[in-house]
Amino acid sequence: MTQNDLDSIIKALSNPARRDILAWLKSPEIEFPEQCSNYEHGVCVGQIFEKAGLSQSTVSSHLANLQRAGLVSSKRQGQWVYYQRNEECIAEFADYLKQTL
Amino acid sequence: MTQNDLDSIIKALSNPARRDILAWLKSPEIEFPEQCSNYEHGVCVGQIFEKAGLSQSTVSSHLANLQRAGLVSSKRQGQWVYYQRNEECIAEFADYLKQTL
DNA sequence: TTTGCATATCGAGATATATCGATATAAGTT
DNA sequence: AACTTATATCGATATATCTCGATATGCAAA
Repeated sequence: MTQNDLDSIIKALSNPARRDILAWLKSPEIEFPEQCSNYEHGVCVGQIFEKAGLSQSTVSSHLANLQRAGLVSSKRQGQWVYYQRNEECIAEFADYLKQTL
Repeated sequence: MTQNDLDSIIKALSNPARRDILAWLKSPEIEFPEQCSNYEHGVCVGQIFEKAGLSQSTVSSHLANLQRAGLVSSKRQGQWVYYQRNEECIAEFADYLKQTL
C-alpha cells in the first residue's frame, strides 16, 4: 500500500455520501430490493442514484471516485453499469490502518 | 462511535500533513530528538513546527484539528503546549473501521 | 511592568471538493 | 435511422480546506 493509494482511499472515505454508498453495497439485497437483476456484479447506478438523494451526475462522480481509489469495481452489462465493493482492497486498507495508524 | 466522531476523524486523517504529525508522535524520541524536556506529555508545538515545513500557524491549526477529532490531547506546561497521541481513540477508530467498513 | 518566547486565533488568498444542469456517449428498442 | 434509457463527462457555481502573515494571548524572566 503506497502513500498515494492510502491518500486516495482516505480522501474517498472522507465524504459521507461515498461512505454511505460503500456501506449500502455491503447488503445489496437489503438496501436495493428494487433492482430487477441479480446482484452478481453489484448494483447499478440508477439504484444508487435513487437512494442517494443526489443528482445522477453527482452519484456517477462519487462512484468514479470510489473506483479510482480501488474501493469498488464496475462492470457494464448492456446499458447498465454495476458497481460492487472491492473487499480485498477494503480489507487491506483497514488492516494497514490498524497496523500503522 | 457516532457518525460525527467518525466524520471528524476521517476528515482529520484525510490531510497528509496531519497524518505525518500523528505518525511522528508514535516515536517522539526518534522523531524529535531535539526536544529538551522529556516526552511524558508528548511533543511541543515548536518541535513539530520545525519538522513540518509549514508555518507556525498552520501547524497549530492542524494540531487543533487533530485534537477536535480526539486523535491527540494536549497539555500546557508553562509556555509550552505538548501534544501526544490519544491511543485509545486511535485504536477505537481503527477497530471500528475494520468492523464496519 | 516591560520584554521576550511559545502558541493560538484571525483574515485573506489560493486551491480543492461537492453539486448541479446540460450534454455527450453507449446500448437497447421500434 | 430515430427514439428511449442508462451512465459519464463538462462547465459553472458554491462551499470547504489549506496556507500564510499579522496579531492576540499566555506565560516567564528581567
